[in-house]
Amino acid sequence: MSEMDFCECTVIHDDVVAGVKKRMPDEETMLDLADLFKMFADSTRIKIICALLESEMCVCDISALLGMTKSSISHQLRLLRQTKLVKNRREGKIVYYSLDDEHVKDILDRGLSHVRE
Amino acid sequence: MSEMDFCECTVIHDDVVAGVKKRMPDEETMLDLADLFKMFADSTRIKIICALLESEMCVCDISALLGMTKSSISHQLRLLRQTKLVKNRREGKIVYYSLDDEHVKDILDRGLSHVRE
DNA sequence: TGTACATTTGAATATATGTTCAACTGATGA
DNA sequence: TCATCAGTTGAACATATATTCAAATGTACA
Repeated sequence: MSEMDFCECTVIHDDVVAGVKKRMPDEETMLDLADLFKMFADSTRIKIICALLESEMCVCDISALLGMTKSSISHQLRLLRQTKLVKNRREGKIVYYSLDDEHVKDILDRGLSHVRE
Repeated sequence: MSEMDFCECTVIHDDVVAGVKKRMPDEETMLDLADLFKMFADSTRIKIICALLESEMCVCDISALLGMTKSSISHQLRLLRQTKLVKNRREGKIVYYSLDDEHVKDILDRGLSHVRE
């Protein structure tokens, strides 16, 4: 911020400013929110989520289904796990992934409504 | 894709694969969807959207409200406009921005529900 | 016409991100 | 024990992205 520009136009009123500051989530929540939406901001990850909406799957299956390397899928699954959107369980050699959030489908559907207009 | 790995584990059944392929949006829709969510994947843009949820505002006001340069706000508004999330109208020197989509608040709220758990 | 202000724009910069590759871990079973 | 397969990991690479800066528009008004 080299520029300190409180303008003179000041269209908005004090109550509007107060309203925004009251309803605007705090900085940390903002960053968390951005991190969450980042998970939906890549088509590979959306495809993975779409696949898991259908059924629990192993890395191998997702990889074959999307026609991508197991490595890249694994990297993306790690991110999805960190954001608590998917969970996994191991059964012998195989690691099963599944969705870990009720809101995922909702968020995706809202996005689709916008895109399909 | 140097690796062509249809695995032997093949946990999922044919009907699952069929279901995914049936319900999975096509490639172009996927990219549009990712582009939409990219707009929510940055805290500056989320703040702008939050501000506009309260009221129509000019660039100057948003800039002052968020404590960021008019230039950076303008760049972000351009992206939001391209994705049809905001619209603008000019009145003399001043350009007013407002939300241009009913789903914006919904998407944001779903995201908040996830983050606040 | 000239100044002031609101906004936009493009280039430059630093940083973040997705995929690949090669090497690794961990479990199975011959 | 050794080979094999599922999955993970970290470094390297190319690409995308956010902000800054300086310069350019466009409008109002003296």
